[in-house]
Amino acid sequence: MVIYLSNYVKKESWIPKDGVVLERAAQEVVKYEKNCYVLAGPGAGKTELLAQKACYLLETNTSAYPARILAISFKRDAAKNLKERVEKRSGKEFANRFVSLTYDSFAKQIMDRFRLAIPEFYRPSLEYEIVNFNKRDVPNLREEAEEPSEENGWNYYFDYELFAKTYADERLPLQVDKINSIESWYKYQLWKNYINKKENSRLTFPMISRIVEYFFRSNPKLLKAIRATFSHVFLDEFQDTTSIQYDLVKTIFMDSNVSVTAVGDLKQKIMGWAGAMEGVFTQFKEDFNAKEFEMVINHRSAPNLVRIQTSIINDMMGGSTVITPSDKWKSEDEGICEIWNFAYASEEAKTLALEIKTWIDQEKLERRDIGILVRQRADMYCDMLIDELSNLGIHSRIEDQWQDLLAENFMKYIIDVFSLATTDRDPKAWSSLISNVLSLRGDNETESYQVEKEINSFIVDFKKTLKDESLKVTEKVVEQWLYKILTLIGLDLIKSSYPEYRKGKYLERTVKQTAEFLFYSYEKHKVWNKAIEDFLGIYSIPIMSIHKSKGLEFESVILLGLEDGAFWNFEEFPEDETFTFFVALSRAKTRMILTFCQNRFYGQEKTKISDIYKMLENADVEQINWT
DNA sequence: TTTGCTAAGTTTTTT
DNA sequence: ACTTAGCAAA
Repeated sequence: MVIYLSNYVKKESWIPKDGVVLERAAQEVVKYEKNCYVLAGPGAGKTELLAQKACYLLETNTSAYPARILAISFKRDAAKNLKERVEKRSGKEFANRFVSLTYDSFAKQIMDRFRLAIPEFYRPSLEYEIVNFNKRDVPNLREEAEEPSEENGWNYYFDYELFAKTYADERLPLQVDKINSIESWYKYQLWKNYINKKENSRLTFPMISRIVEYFFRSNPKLLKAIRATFSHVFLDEFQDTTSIQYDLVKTIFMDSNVSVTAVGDLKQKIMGWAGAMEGVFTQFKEDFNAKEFEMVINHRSAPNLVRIQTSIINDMMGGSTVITPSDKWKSEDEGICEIWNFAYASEEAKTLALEIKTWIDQEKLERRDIGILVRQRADMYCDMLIDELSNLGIHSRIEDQWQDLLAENFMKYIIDVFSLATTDRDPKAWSSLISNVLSLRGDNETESYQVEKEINSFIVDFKKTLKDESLKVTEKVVEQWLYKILTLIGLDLIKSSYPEYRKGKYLERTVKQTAEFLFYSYEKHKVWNKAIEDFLGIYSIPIMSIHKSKGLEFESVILLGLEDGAFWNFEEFPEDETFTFFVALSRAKTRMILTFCQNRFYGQEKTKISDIYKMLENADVEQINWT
């Protein structure tokens, strides 16, 4: 026991890991023991704060062994990223007690585990299908469901869109005695049919969250158990929490000994249209008696960009917030932000492509240091630019499909094996592969030598296979290789370790897509080491929607199309759209180019989004006319 | 097959 | 505000 205790650090002597410097508020949050929330703008280091707090709690045993810390994010890559940071900072031993999940996988795992304890009407079959339910599915539901009796005199028609948005808005159980409208009738029919009609239930993620919330509310024993499992809970991107997700968190953790820390940014609430809850921080403050903290340093952007962002923040939110850039910059003037006006899209594409070329050639920017952002339809907005870049020998790609695929949990094994088989020496890939495989297999040190031998001999063989020119490479062949790699690592182990691969055909589908993309890259280069780099996108400039860019940063950012046409929704949702613009603006470290083009698809104006241009003008952002 | 109209989608996550 | 899918008429 003495040995064990010596592993812990005293609270007062703990310092942030890896030389990270935390601002005052962040230091307080790390050590604050009760419920709290942190408001922090772009580049403040919200993820880093959570990672450091996790390290502190684990290393000082404030989260007392064997309690766990639960971190909930929206996206898988955010959850993965946070977990990896804690692993890197505190080591795998401590990080084992740090559980980082998305809302959906958290709820699903609980539902799967306690399925039999769920009240019968809401209990899904052992095998079930996860589906979406949107307005297009309402007619199908009406088809398969019982029709209400005509005597009710209800309107036959109702708002499908509203129905699809609100079917899971209320807590379970359904109020069976209050079925008094066509909507309530079909809501009941939806649950009844989706859970019980077919042999395998069909469930949506909102349904799963509702079931789990109901389950804990009606099971005091299991509620007590989960509250004893987790000492602390972190909630990331809290401004985008939906009411269903909030309800789940509230039922499980409110008025318990579990300490909840929520982080987010009101100015980055861009998911309102998808159900993000209005005023969620205020509600949380009330319900959880949470203390407010605010972070005021921007570690990302250069001083001049921070100045512009701050001016815009104060125009958007009212008030007079002061945000300070990090002290690593040499001068106050560092950082460029300009609006570039064009008459024609072809001109815009040519000019931008040439400019990007000088960034790469003269400033030695890597492809990945550049981000091209659009409000929507990256393919349409960027096709000319992609061509012009390609003419200059610069590859760019729309990241959407790659982003998801590369974040898959099995991908690290595949990439490491391919890297090792296509290079003479890659110690980094080797050590990460071995340590990942060992930890997957339960960290049995004595097995280590055996594992290394096994993997090495596979790679020697695989190297030969990849070099074999008589072999005709097809997509099918690549898929077989992928399965060979996964089998070497342990296919069953992968399936059981990552819950998303446990059921259904998800793993098969994803492996197939990986094969397709890898093959596509191979066809382009005909050499495997190039193909892998192409697959990873190392030599491609990333193009994506602003929404997808959230949480990312680039040295230079181009927002293509700051125009009425791209922000067509502005009049209806001026706040959300302005926040969306702000997210784009705040991705840049040193340079931000905003483009406007008079003739893109059709004539463009900046009148409907004039508020955005006014804010830029207030911040003294210059306009440059290229034509 | 072409045309012409209407309604839906544009921004997203999750297995 | 405009594109696109789907369907019916020509």
